[in-house]
Amino acid sequence: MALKYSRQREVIKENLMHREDHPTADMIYMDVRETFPNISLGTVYRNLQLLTDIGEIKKLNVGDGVDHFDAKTFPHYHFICSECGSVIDLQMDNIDTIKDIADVNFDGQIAGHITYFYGVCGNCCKKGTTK
Amino acid sequence: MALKYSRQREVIKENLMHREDHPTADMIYMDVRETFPNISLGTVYRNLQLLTDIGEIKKLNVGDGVDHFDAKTFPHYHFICSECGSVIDLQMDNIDTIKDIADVNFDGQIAGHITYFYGVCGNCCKKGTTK
DNA sequence: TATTAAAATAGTAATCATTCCTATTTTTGA
DNA sequence: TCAAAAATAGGAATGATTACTATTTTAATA
Repeated sequence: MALKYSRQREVIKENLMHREDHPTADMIYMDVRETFPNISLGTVYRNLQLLTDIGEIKKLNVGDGVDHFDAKTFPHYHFICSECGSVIDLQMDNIDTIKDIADVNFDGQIAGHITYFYGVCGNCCKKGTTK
Repeated sequence: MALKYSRQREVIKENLMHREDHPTADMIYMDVRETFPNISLGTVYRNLQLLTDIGEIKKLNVGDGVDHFDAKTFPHYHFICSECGSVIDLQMDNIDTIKDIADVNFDGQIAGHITYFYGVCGNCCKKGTTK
């Protein structure tokens, strides 16, 4: 299972690194296809999974039933707008306190946690969308 | 869209209320079918969605690609064991502090948050499973 | 109690994201 | 240059969930 270079994988990772919108596999596929017309959707999925496995990217479950991906692997949180569905990065200082709170009264080992904040994003607040 | 009683819906909710394992739609289907042999899987899905919409139950995204359900609607967190996949309730006192931490430097409105803790549960710790 | 419109159901087909399969192509070390 | 391992494209298969439809159930009213 030695890793071998592939242009497709490089293009996929480059694409993910240069965008801020936490795209799905299909969104990356659409984008990458413009420079790599014959790339297969399966290849996109396989490489996203591979990159996730070796820790170079992160997979997100934002609750819409589709996997999203993030090239930012350092600890940070995500905010999901319930109006427009966009996923926004949240920088937080006390990122460890959450785990500390939970450690009480639990006999297992807590390795980490995933937190998603939800609400209405700045853009949608301005628009005053009340569908 | 006035709600009408249905025995199926009652049985589904009863089943969910009397178990601790945060089951999937299919797990509930299997169980309910013993007392309701002709119930359809679609009916289970539809009622779980309906009960979620009216706030009587909660839908969980634990990251395994399948929706799980929880009859406990009061604020609490969940722990997901990465060994056995079981979902365990976590009672926490300072459940509001997390939101307060995030409110800084964000121009949208944070309505709430969902946190999943992961690690190895008490049972799997004892077994010393290191697959 | 009989009538009836709205809601719910069972059963099945359809959808959609994701994974699997296979013959062919690429990579890379010797 | 050669060959084995890895990766790919393209398409088929899977699995969870939703949609469709004819029939049944509920519940309000006469």
